[in-house]
Amino acid sequence: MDRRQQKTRDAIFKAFSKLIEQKRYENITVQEIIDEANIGRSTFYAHFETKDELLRALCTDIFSHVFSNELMSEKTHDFSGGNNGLEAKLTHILHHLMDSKTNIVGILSSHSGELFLRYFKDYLTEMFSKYLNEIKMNAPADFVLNHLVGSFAETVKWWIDNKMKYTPEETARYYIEVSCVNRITD
Amino acid sequence: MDRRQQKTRDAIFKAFSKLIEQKRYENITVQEIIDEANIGRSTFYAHFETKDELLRALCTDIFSHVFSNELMSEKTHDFSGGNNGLEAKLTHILHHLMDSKTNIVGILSSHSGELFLRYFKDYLTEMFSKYLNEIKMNAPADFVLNHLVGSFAETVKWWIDNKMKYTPEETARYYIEVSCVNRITD
DNA sequence: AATTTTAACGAACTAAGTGTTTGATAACAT
DNA sequence: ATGTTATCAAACACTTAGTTCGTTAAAATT
Repeated sequence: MDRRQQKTRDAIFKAFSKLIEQKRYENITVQEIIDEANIGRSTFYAHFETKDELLRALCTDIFSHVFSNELMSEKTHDFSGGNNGLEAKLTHILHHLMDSKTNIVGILSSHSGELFLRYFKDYLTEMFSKYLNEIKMNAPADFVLNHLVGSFAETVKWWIDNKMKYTPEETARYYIEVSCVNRITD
Repeated sequence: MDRRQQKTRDAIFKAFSKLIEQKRYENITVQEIIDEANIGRSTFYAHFETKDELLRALCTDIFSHVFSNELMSEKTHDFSGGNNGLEAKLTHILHHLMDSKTNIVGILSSHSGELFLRYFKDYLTEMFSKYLNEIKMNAPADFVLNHLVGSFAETVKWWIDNKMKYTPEETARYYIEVSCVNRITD
């Protein structure tokens, strides 16, 4: 990739991230991004067709870090405790959100969350689905999977909105406790 | 209320509901609403300051029907089964969504869902909170409440996105089954 | 080092939408 | 019958999105 392209792309990402901390996605204009990134108008449109596509690209960038290959690897057959069990993975995700350089929290808590959450849920779905065949409930598997993913995403949003008043460890434990996966392991 | 006002308000609501079935909220312009409702531009702004306020008003209208006084009344101390237990209430809500004249489904499944869902969750929170003190989990009450509300809202969205392939009765039962309230009543 | 390719620039432009103001008209309430 | 008020159309100022194009400069290629 051309060095100039890379520099421009970085500048746009950086400007966009900064802006998204300050105001909600909907109210950010392309003009503001351009000014903040200090690039030409036509340059922006040479990189991204729309603002939505920019957000999409940023999400992809971010999540490829949060959901590492290790995290997405096959489960180690335990839900709670353990080194690489579900609870540990969830804890890892929460830590990552808390510590991340790019302001994931700002994005997630912003109104732009919808698009962002869609990507988040896609990754979560992939992760949770590996645990699915061990969960025997009187409910269809697709229902259970959606419930697990949806409620964890809601939990994360709530956790962030409440200034992360519980630690990642606590939050993950509460989730496991309340979630239906809890009922198989006792 | 002036008959003219009422007529105009109805026309706007009707036009807006029709449009929201066809396209996502973000892409609906005030101009389109005006054209569809066949009213003057200044008339629209005499009624609603912004498009968001229009959506808010519509939501309030709709939910005051879905969440009837009876539904919000004190719980009758059973979670499942029963005439007025939690499961029955959830079933009632799902039925209402399915049968409603105004296209609630279109609104909920649309991208405009965020604002809409906020209102939905507010009502749900009020309803669920009445059951809360009976749920003893190793997790804080506010965490549990958010989990119940969030996961039910997610369930409804999923149910709609999947063309309501399960009946309201089934869906409510699955929810109770997977949810943590299930663990107190057996 | 010379040449070719390509990214960035800026300025101007079209198109579309937002929200406001105005004075006239007609429906409504008293 | 009189006063009030909702609606209307038309024009207005303003903002934003996205495109176009000729120019400049940086990068890749030879």
